[in-house]
Amino acid sequence: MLLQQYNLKVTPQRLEIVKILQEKGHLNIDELYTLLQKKFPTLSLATIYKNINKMCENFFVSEVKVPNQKNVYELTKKEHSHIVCSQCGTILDVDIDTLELNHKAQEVSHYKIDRSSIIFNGICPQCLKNK
Amino acid sequence: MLLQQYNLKVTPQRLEIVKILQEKGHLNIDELYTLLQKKFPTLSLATIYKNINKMCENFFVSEVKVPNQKNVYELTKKEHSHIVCSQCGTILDVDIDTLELNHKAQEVSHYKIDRSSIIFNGICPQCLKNK
DNA sequence: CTAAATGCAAAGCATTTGCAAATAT
DNA sequence: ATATTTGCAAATGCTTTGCATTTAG
Repeated sequence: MLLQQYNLKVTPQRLEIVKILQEKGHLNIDELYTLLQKKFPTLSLATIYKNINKMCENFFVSEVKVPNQKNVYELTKKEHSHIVCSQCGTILDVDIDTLELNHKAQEVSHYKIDRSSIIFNGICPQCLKNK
Repeated sequence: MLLQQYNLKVTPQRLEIVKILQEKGHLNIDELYTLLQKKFPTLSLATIYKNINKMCENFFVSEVKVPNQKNVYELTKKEHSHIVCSQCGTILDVDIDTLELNHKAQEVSHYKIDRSSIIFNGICPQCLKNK
């Protein structure tokens, strides 16, 4: 199982967290809590915090900081960017090659750049229709 | 004065906030508080929060969300990106043209993209030297 | 003169911690 | 068998609110 490879013991609660993240993609703590409670009515917020923190430390999960929203969490995958709908808040993954971009930033800044995270801001097709 | 154009009354405290932001570029709430107290020993954290919040609402100041750091604030200027040193935390502004990038994201996603914020992660020249 | 800003204390949330019991390996 | 995880309650920490006083326009 995936979890073990990240030094995380496999518990029912964690399995459910993984399942939810797989299905929904990006969730904040409260959304996770609400969904998890359906299956584990006694599950406490503290457990979620402990788990998500540990999963982030171990790079099994990644935190995404979105403007004007609570932080959301996703299963760590191949580097990618995010598009946020400023209307409805939906977050979409998108594959954008950032190599060239990183190079440019490196030239300009003389920093040694190894990663970049991009958040695009726009309006999703659904919200565009509803206007 | 700048502040008035953003519907912000000019107070000594605010002037000092502006001055500090101009000089230091990016600061979190606590750093601002520490610096402001030098000039205004009675100044309260609540005042800073109120001011920064108002300044953000009025787009006079912008919030920057940095991975693994507290949010920092800067005077709103022409769109630009940020480079964060993963060693010492220093944040640098950098001018990167994002037009092409936004186009690409728009094509891939079918969102109507109007802005993007990029955070580069790397090591600053200073920290590179100290190795 | 009026509306807004300041500073204090208190309130409100979000997150973390400590600990006993339960669980995974 | 041991170390980790869970869930609860309590503690901490960060941010906001209410209110009386002061200040800006």
